[in-house]
This record gives sequence, structure tokens and C-alpha cells, in this order.
Amino acid sequence: MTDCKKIADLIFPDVTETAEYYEEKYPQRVLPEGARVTRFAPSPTGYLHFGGLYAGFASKFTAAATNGVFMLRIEDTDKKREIEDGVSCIVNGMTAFGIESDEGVTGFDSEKGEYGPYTQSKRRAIYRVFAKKLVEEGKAYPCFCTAEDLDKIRESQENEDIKGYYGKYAKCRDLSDNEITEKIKAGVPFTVRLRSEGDISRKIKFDDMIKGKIEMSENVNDVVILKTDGIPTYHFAHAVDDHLMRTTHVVRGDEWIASVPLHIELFKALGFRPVKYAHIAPLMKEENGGKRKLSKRKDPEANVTYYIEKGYPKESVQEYILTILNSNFEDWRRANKTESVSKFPFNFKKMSVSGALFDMVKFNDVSKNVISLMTAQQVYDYVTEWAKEYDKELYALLTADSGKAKAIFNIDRDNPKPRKDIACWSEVRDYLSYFYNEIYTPDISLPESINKADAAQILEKYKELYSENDSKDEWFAKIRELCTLCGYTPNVKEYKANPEAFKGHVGDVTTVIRVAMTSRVNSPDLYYIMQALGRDEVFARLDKAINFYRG
RNA sequence: GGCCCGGUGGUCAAGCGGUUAAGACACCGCCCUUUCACGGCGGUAACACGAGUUCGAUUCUCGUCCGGGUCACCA
Repeated sequence: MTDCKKIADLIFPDVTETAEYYEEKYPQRVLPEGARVTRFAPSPTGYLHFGGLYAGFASKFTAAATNGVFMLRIEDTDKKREIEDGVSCIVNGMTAFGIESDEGVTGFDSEKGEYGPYTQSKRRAIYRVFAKKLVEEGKAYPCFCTAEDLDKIRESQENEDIKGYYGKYAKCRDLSDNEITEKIKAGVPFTVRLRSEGDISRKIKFDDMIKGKIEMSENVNDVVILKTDGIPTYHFAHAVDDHLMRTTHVVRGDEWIASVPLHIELFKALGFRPVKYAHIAPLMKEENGGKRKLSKRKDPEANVTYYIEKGYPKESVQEYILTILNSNFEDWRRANKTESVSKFPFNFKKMSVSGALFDMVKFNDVSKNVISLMTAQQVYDYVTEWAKEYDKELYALLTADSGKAKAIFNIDRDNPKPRKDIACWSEVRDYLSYFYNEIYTPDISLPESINKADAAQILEKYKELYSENDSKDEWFAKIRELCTLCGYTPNVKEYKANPEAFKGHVGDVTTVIRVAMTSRVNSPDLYYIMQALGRDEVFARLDKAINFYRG
């Protein structure tokens, strides 16, 4: 007859508290009906992954949509993989993209909320209380197998359908009290394993919020719950933490589905009520015509700092994440053009069951739309804030004459059909380079349809006509006049009806002027550009172009 | 290999027994327009395959194939 109590005391001489103490310390939350308590629980093992942000948003939105609570918990139980500023990477990444937590870690060594600590390494004592309880009840036991022992077991299981520490492979499952006592007294390192009561022929069923009903065999593995250093594994920490923090819904990557039977068994063994799960499919990346998981190592866009460096506003990131997170988001957005995303009724049922391809083209489109709706002032503020850090030269240029900069950003912006030119702030330098000689590198080569002699003629005539005091209508009237003067027609329809009669139409003429002014065939309204440039610069560029075309 | 999940246009996706199989991005064309855009209209393009069940399957069942995940003292 084994004396579990004795073994437990032997293993956990440091434990003085009881499970009941913690049950009382972290009482059931008092929340409105249907409120969900969720958490984002990353490990500080590297930069914040876009997929992590994606899952974090899903957690955040579901809590927000139900007036629940959203927590940030740091899962730092693997000291080997941890990196130094891992926690700040996570916290900064979340604030940069506007995911605020109601409770949890707020920075290095700081947190808020009544259910903490929210950093697993600070919860060691708690885990040990519950592990001890399991040992006392005979539901867990010490295991003295070494890494080599385990390797051998693995090798011997090559032809086994079920791999792991169970049945005849679970060598330490039935050690006698004496053996255990001796080894522990001798200081032999050990882990604590769950004594699984699962049966492979029995099925467990659970209802995933996203994937629906799933049926799997019960867990049979005596998995380790406490490592040799006394720190819990993910599985054990998950059960203890989410129970004590009174989490109702666990949103996580679907790589966890396979361990749900284990988690359910753990909750049961601990006497906890299981949480509800929502397993999210991973974001994919296209490669050689195939799909693969967005990779931290291979894909720069997997790192959220990529979006910060490129200067994507957080609104764009949120908007895009929502479009791939909930299939009806775009419809909602069309119906609620200016509404804050926090008003969106987020719903797991509208989530994709399989992994979506991360589409940079679509993301840029979404971002252009978001930015097109901003005012010139907002754009200016965002750009300068970004440039201050990532493009000091641009920052200096913009802030030296903020009036000019805002006027530039305002071109074609304060109207019902704003342009959609900018996807991120790092594109701004190129977008407005021609307004600033300091960063402008002219390249006034013409499209093939226009020859240099004609271009030079247009420009020469235009020099005689242009006046910086013209109103927009007057300016345009002169462009039309210029067309006629040079053998072009101001009327596009007329040109199309009779292309032989003209060298081209007004579009060609403005293209010549546009190229001379901006080095591009595509730009915002030319009139305002020329206004912003000023008389001297306009003529200087006209002359320069004429000389260039005359050779 | 065992177990789990998935497979609708190039991409993301609605639809869940009877539909001309939505919509968005991309692409093409037209219209609007002083240009460039924006916008509007239209177009190309899809139910992986094979059997069932059914009066009728994209929708249900089974099999095949393909993709993904998982089988650690990592999370």
C-alpha cells in the first residue's frame, strides 16, 4: 500500500499553502451574463509574431464584444528559450497595434489586476500546491527517468501507433514507496508526471468554438507536469492558471488541438471545470505555389516590428486582421464606414476553419483605404511621428515647414473621393519627393507615345502661358489653349473619334507637364502641385525639361 | 506511421439539399473625368476526384488524392 501523502510531503517539503487557499484568493468573477474572460498568453522567446497578434486580437475582440475581461499572461516556463527583452517585445507590440489588456502584464516587472501574478515564473508556489495535491491523491507521481532513458523509450516505439510514456513504457509509474524515498533522499533528479486514467478505446468529445465538434481518443500519456527544476510544463500551467484566473474561453493556435484530451484530463484530475476552446488556424504564406505557415525565421512580415518600421498605422493592421479574422467584417465595414472597429460584433462562428494566406497586396489595399480617410493633419502627425524615428531627413523636411507639408498631404484629400496613394509611411518619402529638392532625383523620361520634340514645344509654349496667379479654372483654360497651339485636342472624345487629326489629346499634354514637374506619369492634381512648388521652381523645372528634350 | 483538421475562381471568402454559385483583392475592358486618381458599370475565372443517399447534391455519407497540424522535462 503506497502512502501518497508521505511521498507528497517528501517531494514538496516547501509547500505550505493549500488549494483551497487559492480558490478563495481568486474568487469566481462577477460579470454580466455571457461575458467572456480570455487571455493572450505568449512566451517571451522572440519578437511578437504576427500570428500571435492575430490570435491576441481574436481574444481581445471576443472579450470586448461580451463585456468580459481580456488578460495578458506571460508564459515564461522555458528559461532556455527565453530572450532578454521578450516581455517588452510583447507588451510594446501589443500597444503599438492597439490591443489593450484589462488585466495582466503591463511591462517589465509590472502588472495590473486581482488574479495575478500574471507571469508564470512568479507562480511557482501556486503550481506546486496543485501538483502536490495531485500526488497526494495518487493522480501524479515522481519519475526518475533521464533524458537518455526517454530517448531509448522513443526509439523502441517506432512501430507503435501510440507513442509516449504509458503502459509498459511508464517505468516509474509503479515504483514502490521505498524506491521513491531512496532516490529522492539520494538527490536523484525527478519530474512529476500525471498518472493518466485515460483509455485509448474511449473517446472524448468537445465542442470547439471555431472548428465545431471534435472527437478524439482519451489521453493515455503520463505527461510530465513538473519539470526537474520544479517548474510546470505548459499543459499543467494552462490548467492551473486558466482555472485560477477564471478564464472562460481559451483562444489559441490550432496546433494545440492534439493536446485537448490531455488538458481535459488535467482539468478533471484537478477538479476544475474545463474552459471552452477556440482553436485558430495559422496564417499561411505562399511559397512555390504552395502554402506554409507564416514563419518567424523566413518571413520578415511575420515580425510585428516590420509593420512598425514600414510605418503601417495601427488602424490598418487592425482593419486587416479583422478582415481575415471574421468573414463578415468587410460587409460590416461597408455599412459602417467610419465606425470604430471596437463596435464590430466579433463572432467565432465567422472565423475561417482553415488557414488563410497572408496577402500583402490585400493588406496594402486595406491600409490605403484606411489612410485615405484620414485628414491631412492626421497624416502629417502620423508621418512625422514615424519619420522622427525611421527617416530623420524626411522628418526635418516636413517639420521645417509644416504648413507646406500639410498642404501637400491635403491635395485631393478633403473631398468625398480621396486618392488612395499611401499604404504606409515609408512610402511617403517617395510619394512627395518632388516637392523637396533635397530629396528629389528627377527622371523626366517620357512615355513612348510622346516624342521629345513635341514635349519641348509644349513646354516652351506653356512657359508663355503659365501664371501662378491663375485660378484652377484659368489654369485649365490655358492647358486647353496649349493643346490647340501644339496640335493636340483638349477634347478626349474628339481625339478618339478622329485620332489621325491630332498628335494627341489633353491627357498627353498634361502628361508632359506632369513629368516635367514630378518625374512621373501619375500624381495628384497637377494644379495644386504647381501651386505648392511655386513660380520659380515651376519655371526652373520647365527650363530643365526643355533643355533635356532639346538635347 | 497513428490520431485530428481542412480542400468553392490567382488570393480571401459567402452559401450548408433545388441559387444565373454572393462579395472583396488582383487582372482586363468601358464610362465619368482637364490630367492622374477616385468612383461607377461590365468581363475573365471556382465547388479536388470517384462512388453512394436523394426526384435533385457545392451542400449529407464513404473512399481516394492533396494540404496542414500533432505525437518533448518547447510553448
